[in-house]
Amino acid sequence: MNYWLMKSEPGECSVDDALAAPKSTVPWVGVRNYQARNFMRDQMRVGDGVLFYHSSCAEPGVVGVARVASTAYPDPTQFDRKSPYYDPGAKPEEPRWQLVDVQVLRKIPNLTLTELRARPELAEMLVLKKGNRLSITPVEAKHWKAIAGK
DNA sequence: GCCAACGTTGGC
DNA sequence: GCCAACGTTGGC
Repeated sequence: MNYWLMKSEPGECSVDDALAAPKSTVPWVGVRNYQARNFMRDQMRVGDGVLFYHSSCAEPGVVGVARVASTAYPDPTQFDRKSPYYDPGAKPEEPRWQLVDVQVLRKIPNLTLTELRARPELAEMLVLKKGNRLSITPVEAKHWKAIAGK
C-alpha cells in the first residue's frame, strides 16, 4: 500500500464538498500535469492512503484522511468544451488525462503548512520542498503515520 | 497582487 | 535538441 498527498483548492472541491458527495467520493478532475497523471495511472491502487490537502487558500494544510477508491480512468472534463479543464488536444479515442476517485474517510483538524514545516520529522516531505508545485506527491510511510496515525 | 519556481511550447 | 518566452502553481 502506498500513500499520497493530493492538493485541492477548497474553492473547487473542499474536504467538506467531498464528504457531502455520494459515498464521500469524488472524481479527482483537472490534473493537467504529466507527472501527477502518471502517479494516478501507474502507481495508485485502490485502498492507497491519501492526505487531502487544501491549497491556494487562506490556510493551506492537510484537512482530511482519504483513500484511493478506483483505478485510473479518463478524466471526462478533458472532452468538455465548457470545462475550464477542456483540452482540445485530447480525443475520446485517445485520452490524455486520467483520474482516480478519492473517498474521504475522516476530517482532521487543519494541519497547516506552517505546522507541517515546524515538525522536524516531516521536513523531508516532498510537499514542503522549495519550489514544489506538484498537485500529487507520494508520501513516505513514516510521514503518513506521523500525520494520519497507523 | 506579487513573484519564485517550474513545466510547456515553439522557433531555430 | 537547445533554450527563450510564456503560462501556471501556489504561498505569502
